Amino acid sequence: MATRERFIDRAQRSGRRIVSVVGNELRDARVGSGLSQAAVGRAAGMSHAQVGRIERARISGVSVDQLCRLSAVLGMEISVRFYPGSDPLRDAAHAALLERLRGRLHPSLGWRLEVPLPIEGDRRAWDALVVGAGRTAIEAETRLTDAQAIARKVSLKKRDGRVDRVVLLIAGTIGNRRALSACREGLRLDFPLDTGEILASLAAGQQPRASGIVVL
DNA sequence: TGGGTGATCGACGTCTGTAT
DNA sequence: ATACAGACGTCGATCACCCA
Repeated sequence: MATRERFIDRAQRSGRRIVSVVGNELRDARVGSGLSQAAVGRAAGMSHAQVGRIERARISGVSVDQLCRLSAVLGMEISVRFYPGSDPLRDAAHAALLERLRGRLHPSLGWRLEVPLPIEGDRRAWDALVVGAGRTAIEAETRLTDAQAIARKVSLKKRDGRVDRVVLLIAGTIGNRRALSACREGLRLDFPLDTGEILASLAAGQQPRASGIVVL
């Protein structure tokens, strides 16, 4: 029987992949610089054997400190950032928010949850997809802390996600409404439509004519 | 073809952190 | 205090590649 992949398994697999990629990049940089493992190891304060292990990803827990030292020796800088994944642990409020929107859809429109972006290796996914005459991606937020940042993230996903339009679905809490009103006009270019027009289109079985923001 | 160089691998010892 | 595991360094053997 097929079992669902655990978060920890996926994270470990991701870790191995990253270590492998970093090792390859270090090797390319070192070879490109004409340096031996021993020379790089001496400069970085580790043995040539350790340099080789890191390059070949033979170390399960290579430290950021070691990577920084190696990259510095090779005249590079290493940068680590966190990005939203495709399958986070969702809370009940998030699911309920999506369900509220789904309840406003005309029966003729299709509804799919957790739709991955159509890019090999890209872990991002749309929270939901409304399928009818075209594809409308739904990105739900229960708590609006930085609307501009969320809008930027969604715009990037729209660029890569091959959808016709995106609806940013925001829970209608007092705090969210206040946060949104402070920056709504700044988001107007990328998300021109508001709640009323979008809900009216979806209830009529039509896709919205453009991207927009729904507060529900 | 032989020597030099670099990379890889395995064995072994040391050090450090953790569990009991 | 002791045992254990993991990370790391050292050493030697081996292999591949380059060059005179």
